[in-house]
Amino acid sequence: MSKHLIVIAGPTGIGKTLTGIKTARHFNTEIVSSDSRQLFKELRIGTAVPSREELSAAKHHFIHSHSIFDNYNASQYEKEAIGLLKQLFEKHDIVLMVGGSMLYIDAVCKGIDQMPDADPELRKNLKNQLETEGLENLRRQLKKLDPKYYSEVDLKNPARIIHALEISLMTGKPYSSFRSNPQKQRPFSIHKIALNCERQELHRRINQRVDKMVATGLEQEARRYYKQKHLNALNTVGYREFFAYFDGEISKEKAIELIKRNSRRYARKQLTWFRKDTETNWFEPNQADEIISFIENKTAENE
RNA sequence: GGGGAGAUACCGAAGCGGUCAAACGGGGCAGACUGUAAAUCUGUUGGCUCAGCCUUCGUAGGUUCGAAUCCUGCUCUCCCCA
Repeated sequence: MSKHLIVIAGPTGIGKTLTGIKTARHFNTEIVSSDSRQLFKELRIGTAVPSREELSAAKHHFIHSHSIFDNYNASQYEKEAIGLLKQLFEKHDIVLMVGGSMLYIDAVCKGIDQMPDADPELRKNLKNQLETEGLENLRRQLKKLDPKYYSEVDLKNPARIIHALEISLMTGKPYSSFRSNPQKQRPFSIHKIALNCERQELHRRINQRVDKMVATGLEQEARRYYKQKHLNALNTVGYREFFAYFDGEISKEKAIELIKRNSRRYARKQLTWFRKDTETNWFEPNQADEIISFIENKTAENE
């Protein structure tokens, strides 16, 4: 019997959780979340984690499984998720992966290259250099250390340049030498589904959900972690805007408005990513039945 | 009823005779992406048969070689006085 990973992706607020649960129940299987923020146990309202009822309706993994104080990243997720999937496939022929974190999904479906974690001190140092000496200075260093990558990167993107420098400096080898564009073979077949609907409707859902988050105490949740605002886990839509409000930079109304806007933009970015993946099969959020029969067909084909 | 200010592209807002399809901001749209990824960055935003052409700056006329810019009527909005 062959094994199948069903990926259910889509933009934020589209209804992945509900569709995932319905599907999981139908196939009597479990859900591996691919959401880079719902895995932090401290975060609840702003990340729209599944409710207690939803969690008990289907077994979920990678929900509230880690802490914002851990330094988590896509590579760790790859390792842990692949390990978990191995276990789950001992019990199930079909397993669901539900979530919208594009890079995390790709880490599992395609794999990412092995390289060291960035040293926090070094990163701080490089960020500092960016502030004081500017991007041009970092570019010059990269040109020297890794001319190949220098010729490929977006030279206006500090995050990319800093990361390449980190790896190059830490290992003494050019960053590009680690990049092999892997297509790792997995011991299961992968079927990708993405949810989408009319843009106007998506925006309506997103705005509405943000209002609900605010009504159920997002401000207090953000306040609780205000001191930890420098943590990467909290560089997250819904929290960063409230931090700016706490810092007195913007009004509360402005913060809420920005949360909505940034969520809309995030959704658009997700759609761009999923659209680029030609393996994506598109459905509407209310097409759970169609999705189920799609999965039945797909998994039967490979018997 | 009297006086004043104003109507600019999706929204806000510059422009005040040619170099204006119209600065700038917001919003939107599109794209890039392998360890920060809910991150970081880029492009685009009147229409088209697109290095050119066509229709736009409340509306109808007028002045001018030439108008978003000047003049007149009309409509609407805001403010002040009654």
